[in-house]
Amino acid sequence: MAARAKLSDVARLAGVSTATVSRVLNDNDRVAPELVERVLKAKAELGYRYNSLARGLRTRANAVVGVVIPDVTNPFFTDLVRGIEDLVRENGYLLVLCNTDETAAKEEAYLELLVDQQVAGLVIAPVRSTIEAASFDLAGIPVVAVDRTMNGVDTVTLDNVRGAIAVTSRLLESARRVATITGPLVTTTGSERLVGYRRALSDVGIDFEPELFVEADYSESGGYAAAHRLLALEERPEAIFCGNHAMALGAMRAISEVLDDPSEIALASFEPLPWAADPGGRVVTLAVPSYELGQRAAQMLLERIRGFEGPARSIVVQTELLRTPR
Amino acid sequence: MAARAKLSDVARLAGVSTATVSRVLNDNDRVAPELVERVLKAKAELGYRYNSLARGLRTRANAVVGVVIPDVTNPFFTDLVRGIEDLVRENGYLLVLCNTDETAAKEEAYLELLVDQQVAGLVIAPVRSTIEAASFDLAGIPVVAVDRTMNGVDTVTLDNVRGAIAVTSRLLESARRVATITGPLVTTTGSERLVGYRRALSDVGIDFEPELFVEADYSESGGYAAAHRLLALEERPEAIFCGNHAMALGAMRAISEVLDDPSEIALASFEPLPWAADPGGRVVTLAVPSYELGQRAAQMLLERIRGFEGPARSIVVQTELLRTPR
DNA sequence: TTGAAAGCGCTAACAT
DNA sequence: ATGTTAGCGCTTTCAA
Repeated sequence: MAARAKLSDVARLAGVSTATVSRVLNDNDRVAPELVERVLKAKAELGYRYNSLARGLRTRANAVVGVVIPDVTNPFFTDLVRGIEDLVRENGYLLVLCNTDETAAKEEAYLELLVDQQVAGLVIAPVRSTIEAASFDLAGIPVVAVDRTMNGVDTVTLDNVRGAIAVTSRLLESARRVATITGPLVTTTGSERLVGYRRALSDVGIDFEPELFVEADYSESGGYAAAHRLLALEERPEAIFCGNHAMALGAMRAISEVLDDPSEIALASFEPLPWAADPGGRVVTLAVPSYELGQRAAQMLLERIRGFEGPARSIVVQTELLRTPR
Repeated sequence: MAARAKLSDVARLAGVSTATVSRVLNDNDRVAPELVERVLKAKAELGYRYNSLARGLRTRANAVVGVVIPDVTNPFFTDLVRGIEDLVRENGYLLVLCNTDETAAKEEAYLELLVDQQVAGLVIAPVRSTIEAASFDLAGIPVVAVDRTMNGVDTVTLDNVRGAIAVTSRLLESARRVATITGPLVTTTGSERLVGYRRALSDVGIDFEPELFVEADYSESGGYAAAHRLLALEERPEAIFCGNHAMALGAMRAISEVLDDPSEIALASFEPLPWAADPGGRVVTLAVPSYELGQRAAQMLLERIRGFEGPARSIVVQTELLRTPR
């Protein structure tokens, strides 16, 4: 393991100054073709790789993009991250993935670490929508909020209200007593999907019944517990709309424990379910373009990193009803 | 967004030298308690946070640990990563997650980026077991291989042979024609699980039939295609042992397309399946302690980072049969 | 025990 | 067009 060659080694071997080498490597200014060649050759010969810490120290920006999401095990987020990753990597950035587990404390800790690392930018699906860019002193680091909004920064979100209306309305076609299990209402996805649910009810003249609404935490076990609560009601719901995929799976488990024929209760999920969990396609779900969401967010972030200074923009992406319960 | 305070700002405010501040912050040497207090106060007042790039440049090590895995969407790996993350974060390191998508080219690209970042250490589940630490010049960066082995570095793996024997033997209790869909044989998990499968067969005096073995790529679609191939055989298998969870789900989908009664073919998976995919618990699987695997790997890595120099160690973790087909 | 000063490897003025 | 040089913010000798 020979000591790693540095810029000055390349310069010496090529018989030029370090500045010239730096120029060649960053293809900024024009350098005489002959020198370019010599530098490139020396670089190859020494197997030179630049030290990104040194570069980052100098340029005050590390070629790293941070991604902060609440749950790496949720396919919605893994797809979304893939969307970010693909675009960001093409542009020479490394992606740092941080998992907040839906807890504010972890989120804060990660944000500090990322700022310490001088990351070039940040994509975040914040634990609480009330979080503000200024509040943790992002020190001029561009931020894009994805899936969940945040004040003062670019955002890419789903049209949660419309999506929830679509899903709930579908359930209402064959049921009257429709319950909902939402994510935390401090998240925009949680509260907006609840709004959609309520609007769908009122559209068909049904009153909102508090007992048919349970706030959970987007986890499988949360959905499971919430569903059990709904199933224990005097008058059982005929259908349950779950705010995400994990809670729908939890609800499914609870239902199959309580009912002999689980199909008696119609189920819906804002996010799609894996085929194996619902081979019959009975569960009403939305097609959510998570990969695209990630790409859009990455796109906006790259623009900011490159210096775009305009006011905060926001993109709302539509979903569409995916499966039809028969 | 005030400019970020730096070490010299803290030093000035505290009326000491930068060296003293540095000492206080790294609690290395002994500094007079009074000075310590002054420094800490100044630090708090300015909201000082160190610049890890500058520190890394100086100490030639970034407080970042890289984790390179083939598939972030696989629950086995996400749990494993959680095991690494928890331990590593407790020790002040940031975790960089890289997804190789089971392709050698991406893996190589990420490894270079990580080396450029001067990461303190690396945990990797390599795409090919033939990869060697030296081959990509890890420049003295500690490496631990997890799940899949690699030459010359610490490794933490599952006992793939025994696990595969256990699963296959269970299938053989009620079937004679047992097929297998393995992962890529260039991975140790792929080849070792195949070895276990063959050994279980020979243990009960059944010859290995090449047509009952298909090599796939650990993906859902790979398992799906492989299963279709097996189902198209003149003489269909009575059971299929899949090398991982995704392929088992794919196989399940294929089976349900071809057979009216999917339960005619017994299914097994090396990795456990989500409850929703197999509510009846019919699929034979192993409990794989992925979180623990991650913790062990992180443990070894931290030891190496702290300077442990001994020869490469290897830990083999046992699995156990999880569900019983009834 | 504390401070002064020399770099870590790179980029970006400023000269030439 | 190329080279010289001064830092980026930190840690770590070396002196005091």
